[in-house]
Amino acid sequence: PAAAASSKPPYSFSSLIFMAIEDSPQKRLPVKDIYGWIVSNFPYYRTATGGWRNSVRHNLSLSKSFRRIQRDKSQSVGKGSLWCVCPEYRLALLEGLRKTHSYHGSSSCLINKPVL
DNA sequence: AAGACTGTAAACAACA
DNA sequence: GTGTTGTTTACAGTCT
Repeated sequence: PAAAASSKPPYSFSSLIFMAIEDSPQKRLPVKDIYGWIVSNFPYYRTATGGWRNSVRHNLSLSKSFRRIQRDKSQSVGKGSLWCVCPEYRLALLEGLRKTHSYHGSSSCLINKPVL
């Protein structure tokens, strides 16, 4: 049913950020691409009003799970830093995802992607 | 009951 | 100058 207006995904911003980064080839993304991944995978945020981007940034800065790393300075393209998942918190994030969404069998779920 | 986690808003500096 | 990036404080609700 395409008529189903996309409601707010049940994922926390931490989870969304985590999934976005894990889904990236080099496990690191600039904020802009984190936005993009979220919008691409959760249409709700395509039209979502309000400061969800603010929340994403807030979460990146606040959470110990994510670390800001300097962009390759020989590549002057792109602004801002790259964000990655702290290895020591990765399992906890993964576990958090599985815990909150432990409904078994939904193979269409994003977290079941071979991202590990 | 208390602390962690979550979501939202907002002020602000640094930057390109 | 403007929009983006990043940090920070504050407040309320939820979960453990």
